Amino acid sequence: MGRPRTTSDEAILAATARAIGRHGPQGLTLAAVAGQAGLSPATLVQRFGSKRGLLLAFAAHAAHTAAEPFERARREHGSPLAALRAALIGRSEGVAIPEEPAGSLGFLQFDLTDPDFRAHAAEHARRTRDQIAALLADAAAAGELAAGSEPAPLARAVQVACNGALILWALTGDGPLPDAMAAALDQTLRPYLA
Amino acid sequence: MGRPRTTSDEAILAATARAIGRHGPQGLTLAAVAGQAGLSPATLVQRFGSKRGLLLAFAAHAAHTAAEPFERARREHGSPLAALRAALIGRSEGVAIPEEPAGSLGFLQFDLTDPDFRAHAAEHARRTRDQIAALLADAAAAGELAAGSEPAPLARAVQVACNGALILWALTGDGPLPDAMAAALDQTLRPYLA
DNA sequence: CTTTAGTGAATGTGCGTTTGCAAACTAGCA
DNA sequence: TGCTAGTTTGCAAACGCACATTCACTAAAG
Repeated sequence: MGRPRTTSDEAILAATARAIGRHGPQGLTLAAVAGQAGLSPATLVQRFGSKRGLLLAFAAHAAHTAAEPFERARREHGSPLAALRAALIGRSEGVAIPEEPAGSLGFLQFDLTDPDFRAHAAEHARRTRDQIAALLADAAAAGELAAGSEPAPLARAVQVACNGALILWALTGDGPLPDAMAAALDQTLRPYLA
Repeated sequence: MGRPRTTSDEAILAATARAIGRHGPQGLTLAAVAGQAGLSPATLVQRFGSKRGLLLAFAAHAAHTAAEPFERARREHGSPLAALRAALIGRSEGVAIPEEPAGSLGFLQFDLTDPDFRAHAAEHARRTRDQIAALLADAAAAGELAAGSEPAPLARAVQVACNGALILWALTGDGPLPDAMAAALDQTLRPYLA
């Protein structure tokens, strides 16, 4: 019983992602998230206990769903390398980088001194690397990569390249982000292609 | 005439770098910088006009001196590739990553929506890439790189890899930062070594 | 004695949090 | 089909705190 919620937790977390991507570090305020979610700041506090609770919930959700774009890309693409491209660059369904600004970059907005935030960030990175490594192993098995290439260090290199391209784009902002990501990914993989 | 300053602007900017590296985004307060510099917050405002002025001066100084570690490493190393390693990893004088947390990463603490901060960040990135490209060209001329390798995209790849390694280290925090940086740099350059 | 550096205290404000209350819905009851 | 009690949601206003900024003053130099 009781009054039903007008906005689900998921929707609030999506609004949090939007607020993180839109405003900078000091613009990440309860009022901004509340505005995105169509609620009042007080309601957010009631639902998540505190601002820290809200951000922690967002970080946990982001870490927990880090594998999602990879699984979707795996379903929608035959070639493992094409799936990897789609998942990392975010053009899987024609939408350019839907949640990227709130992805790896978003974690930098948090207080990484806090062990809880750090744990979620590390889990997000670990899950992402596992997904990359799995797709690279599939690509090697499918003969898309050179025979001698080891997947583990290559997966780390791919993850490093994508994060680096994201950062550089955020700092300089020249050209579309998908282009920068694609260039970094191609440059990393080219020497190892079959 | 008049009383001489007890602390130079350079020293204050160095204290700012220390504060940026030590505390997170929300810990970057005037009191924190003042504590590092041995001054009071009011003095910082008097000297730089405002908190924004202080951070802007820091960003401009960081962008302006981005080439310094490269020039020093160039002097201290015979091989261009060794100089590149030293400059990027920061082990030039045996000190591990002296100012790295306040380098590329530090710019992410700023409000990149602000055109002034963004301009300084872009200049810092551009100068760093130019230095990398110059050292790579020297390496190619010295026969340390394969003949067919073009320096421009490789320089971008090296910059991307270093920034990515920095980010991933900040997020996960596993192992020493110099090791992660060295691994990323080696992985990027290996296919192009002579 | 003028000029500049530095500071402690006062001020204003932005923002996270608390609180009291109104709205919305269900369940039970007649 | 009404009516009421109970429960949960959402909000506006009040509160408190942290922090940037201002100001009046002292200290140190020429």
